[in-house]
Amino acid sequence: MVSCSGGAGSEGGVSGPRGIGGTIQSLKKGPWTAAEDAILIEYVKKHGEGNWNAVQKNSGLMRCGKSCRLRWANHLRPNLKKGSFSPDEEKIIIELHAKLGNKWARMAAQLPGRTDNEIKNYWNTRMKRRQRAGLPIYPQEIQEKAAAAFHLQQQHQHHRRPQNNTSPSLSSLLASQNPAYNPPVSMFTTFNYSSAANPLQNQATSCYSNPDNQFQLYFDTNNTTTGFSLPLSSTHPYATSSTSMLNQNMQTQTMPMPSFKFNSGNNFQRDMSFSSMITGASVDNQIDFASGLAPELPSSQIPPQQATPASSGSSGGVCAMGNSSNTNINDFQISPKTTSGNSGLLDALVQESQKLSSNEKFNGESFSDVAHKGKCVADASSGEEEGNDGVESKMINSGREANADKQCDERSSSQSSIGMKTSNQEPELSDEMNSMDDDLMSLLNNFPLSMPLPEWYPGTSVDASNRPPSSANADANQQNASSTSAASADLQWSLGSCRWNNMPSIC
DNA sequence: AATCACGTCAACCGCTTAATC
DNA sequence: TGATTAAGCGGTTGACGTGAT
Repeated sequence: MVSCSGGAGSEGGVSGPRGIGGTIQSLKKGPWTAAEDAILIEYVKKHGEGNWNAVQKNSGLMRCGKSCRLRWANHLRPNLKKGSFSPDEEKIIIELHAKLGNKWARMAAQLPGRTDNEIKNYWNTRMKRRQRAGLPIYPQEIQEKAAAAFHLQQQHQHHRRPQNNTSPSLSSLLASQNPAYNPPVSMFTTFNYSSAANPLQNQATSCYSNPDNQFQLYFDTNNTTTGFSLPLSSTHPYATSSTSMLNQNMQTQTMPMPSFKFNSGNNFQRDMSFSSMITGASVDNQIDFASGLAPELPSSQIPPQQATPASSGSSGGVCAMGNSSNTNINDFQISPKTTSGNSGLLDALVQESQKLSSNEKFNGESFSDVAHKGKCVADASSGEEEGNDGVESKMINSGREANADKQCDERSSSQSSIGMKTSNQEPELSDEMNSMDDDLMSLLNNFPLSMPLPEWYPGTSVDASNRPPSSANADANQQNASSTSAASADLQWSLGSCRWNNMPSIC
């Protein structure tokens, strides 16, 4: 494969044929000149697009095919729009990003005349601006739209399919609000989980999630957007190591990550941040189950004490798996070999969980064991847990009541578990989710149950000041962004706990 | 006027995916 | 079916312009 990368050529400079013999020819790099543009345009006129590697041979242009293609695609091809984005375009970009994440090319396909590079640059600068201004990543408008549309559609579905526990895709919601927006496919999957945001209300909360896990939206049954923006994907801009903005955004704009709780019936409370699993956040080849957020920090932003997963867990982070015992969070330093991307993370998780499950400090009971032992274990759990702590009990009760209308077997169905599918999902999405189901089931089959609870977690003895900064910020932002502002900080922090059979889909 | 910080943009780079043999 | 090649994609970098100090 011909490659432009590496090797000679320097600093935007021109490096022509080298050596007298001319045996080594390096390609020019850096900005294109008008003359080069003209050559390329002429070439494309003659030969058409494609076969870019032939450009150099046939035209004498000292540019690699890759470079030619980029130049053509981004600057020379006809019908390119130049100039700043119109308000409509900006709106579409935001909506598309909410749906697709950093799929710039796919976004560009929805914006005629715009290139992926343009959109990417726009988004990144926009993110910087919003970060600096302390604004949410996605405007309130987008959230409200989705919430409103969700309400309508939910009502509609309730009449038509009262048993259907699924929610409309955000893309369809957005489309319903914006006729100009015509997404290629519905990319959202949905799930519901019992809300612990406000145990007093016992309201079911729905959550949107797109298959890339780039963000999620939470709604309670009053159609209040109770939470928003949950970057979960390693490919998401806010989850990239180089994009430092992610941290502030996550900390200031996001809800606490949803966690799911496992009740084994023997005094174990398993609560772990699903997002912390998904974000994976391989930094220094470590997965931090405990922090969720900290691993995404660029190294320069990671406080020394948070630089390692173990320590970050105790000092901050969204949520951590754990029980209510005094087990030290440091017991859960997990350092699998990872790859970027969810699947790699899952592999690593499975791998590591296998190790951990064989460790004698765990009781050896796996998630799936629990799952199979009692589908209704949460409902069946007795007061022995309630002595544990009030908050967690409330959370459990909240979920219990919120799901009172559902049967146990219904909740334990594949649809209500990880990778829940909707009946109208696109095949490709279903495939992805099937695959993810397998991965996750493998994970669950091997995952140890005995997890330490971070000190800041509600119900533990540590005061709220030890909670991660993100929670405080999220609380503050939550009050701005939703009508659930009355909820206490602790209660908000506990939002998202859900039972295993109602946990968020990852797909 | 010099310097710095910041924003914008174009291009590069490495990786993945698709197509072809 | 596997290897090779081409194309595409997304993250990152660096140059340049502009405004503030």
